[in-house]
Amino acid sequence: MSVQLVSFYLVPIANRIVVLSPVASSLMNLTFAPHCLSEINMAMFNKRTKIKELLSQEPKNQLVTVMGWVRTFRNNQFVALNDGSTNTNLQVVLELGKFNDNLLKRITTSASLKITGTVVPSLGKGQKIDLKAAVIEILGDSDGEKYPLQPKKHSLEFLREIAHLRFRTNTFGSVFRVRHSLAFAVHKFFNDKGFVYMHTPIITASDAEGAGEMFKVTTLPLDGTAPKNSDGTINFKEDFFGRATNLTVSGQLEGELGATALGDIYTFGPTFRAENSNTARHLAEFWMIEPEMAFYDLEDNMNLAEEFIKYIIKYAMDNAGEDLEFLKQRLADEEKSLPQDKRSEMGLIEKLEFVCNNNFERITYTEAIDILKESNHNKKKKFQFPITGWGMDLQSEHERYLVEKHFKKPVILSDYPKEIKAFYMRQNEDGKTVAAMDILAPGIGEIVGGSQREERLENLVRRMKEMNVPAEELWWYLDTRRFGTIPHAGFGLGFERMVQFVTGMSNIRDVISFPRTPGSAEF
RNA sequence: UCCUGCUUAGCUCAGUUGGUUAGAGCAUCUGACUGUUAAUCAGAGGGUCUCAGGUUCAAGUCCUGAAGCAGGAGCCA
Repeated sequence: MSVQLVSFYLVPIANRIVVLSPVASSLMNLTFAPHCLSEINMAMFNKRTKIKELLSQEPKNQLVTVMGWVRTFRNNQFVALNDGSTNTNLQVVLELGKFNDNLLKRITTSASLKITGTVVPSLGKGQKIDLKAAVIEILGDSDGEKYPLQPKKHSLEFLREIAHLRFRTNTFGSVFRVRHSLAFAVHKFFNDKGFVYMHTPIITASDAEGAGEMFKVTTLPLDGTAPKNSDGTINFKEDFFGRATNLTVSGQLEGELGATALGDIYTFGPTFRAENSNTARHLAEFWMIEPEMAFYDLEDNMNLAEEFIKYIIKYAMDNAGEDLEFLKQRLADEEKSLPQDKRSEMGLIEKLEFVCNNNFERITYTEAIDILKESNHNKKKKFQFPITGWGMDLQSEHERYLVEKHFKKPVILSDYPKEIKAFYMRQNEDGKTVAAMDILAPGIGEIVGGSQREERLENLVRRMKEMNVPAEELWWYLDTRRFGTIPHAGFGLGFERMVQFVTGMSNIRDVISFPRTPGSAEF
């Protein structure tokens, strides 16, 4: 750090000392502890040290400036300051009598402060270092009577109602730093493998992707005056895009266009579903990662997905370990109030290590049905939906049984009956199944859905007809099969579900900054 | 969307069989104390009992409806 000494003038005004400095364009309105003034130099004064970095330093009376928000102010003497770089607060010590009462009264929960002082060994037991304050500037006051967060445990439901402030809690600080680590790891993983990050459209004209209800995008008036066709339906030819458009539910079809030229691509962007889903694992707006690989078959696809999941978990453990440690403790505390049989068998970090160090179980749909049929659970008729036999769609309880009771680890299910899967999945030689694969994670359910794609034009067109998918509208998609078609595969991973799995948060609304769900889009 | 449950102070929650003026802890405010760790001690303020109807001499408590939230299910990632 370069140290630049600058001369300045001290002017006493009322009960304050105002600094006039040649490098500051305006008056700096500060309250000083007068004995320290000689140590202050202006270059450092404007340079902030992040608390995370400061906590790793040895206390050597070094002069630093920190900025952050007050978590608690104890004893008129100890400020626990947090700047979001870590959950660990910096203890700032205000020596008695050095600061006036007016200033002390304004140090309230969540007030923002700029503090310059010296780093000293702490006399207390809770921390290694203290910052002995020399200069305190209140950047922003916080009215204690109105500020809703208290230095105590709040319910996640309450914090969801004040989603704009919940970042200031330890739990959400950790969740969003872990989320960042995972997002960064996604890009690093694919970049290191030579994948191209592709931005697929958010507005799409295709409603044939078969992935659920869509949000309409239009500039036409909603008051009934929109242009109509002769049959009374809306004439979308006069709409902004000259056709009906929606928010995307998947970037896969466009992704395939990229993969069949660039080789390997991935998308990572927002996705929208207008379904009326009110569950702890559904959002109307969520982020999805969709890699698409040329010259991949189903097994290559599974290998990549498994490697990918392990990689990003490992990355988060290596780069957000402190936050995961905090979340592990939070989860353990949370589960203390649950009955024994509802608690997790492993702690959060133990679970993540287990996932990274063990192969995912790989079985076919047919094998899964056999396991379920033969299970004691089924024989004792404990499933709400009984196992009727091959061809049935698996219910949540069946998937959970396989993952949480039978195998006790992530499971890759493959080769599903074609009737229960999408039109673009490659038809197997048996004529009954398609080359699909789902990865099921304990506690979360389906985290990945993917397949080898049907590259044979005739098969694809036949399947589209059978499933009433309008082939004409998707002429551009079919062109990939007309001009140099290749075997290829890909998958979609719901990013928030991944964040849930890694952070141990049970509700998906608590791992996205501002959740959009039916009836809820505030903030 | 379906099933179940919940809604009392800023937050977390008590509130008996329907019966006087609805309570506690924390937070806030005031004061005291001062090496504290969600500081402590004393005091004060704070309520349309989610909303709209109904039953009753009397409703936080019983009934009907609505809204919001939670858990489970479906759709899915």
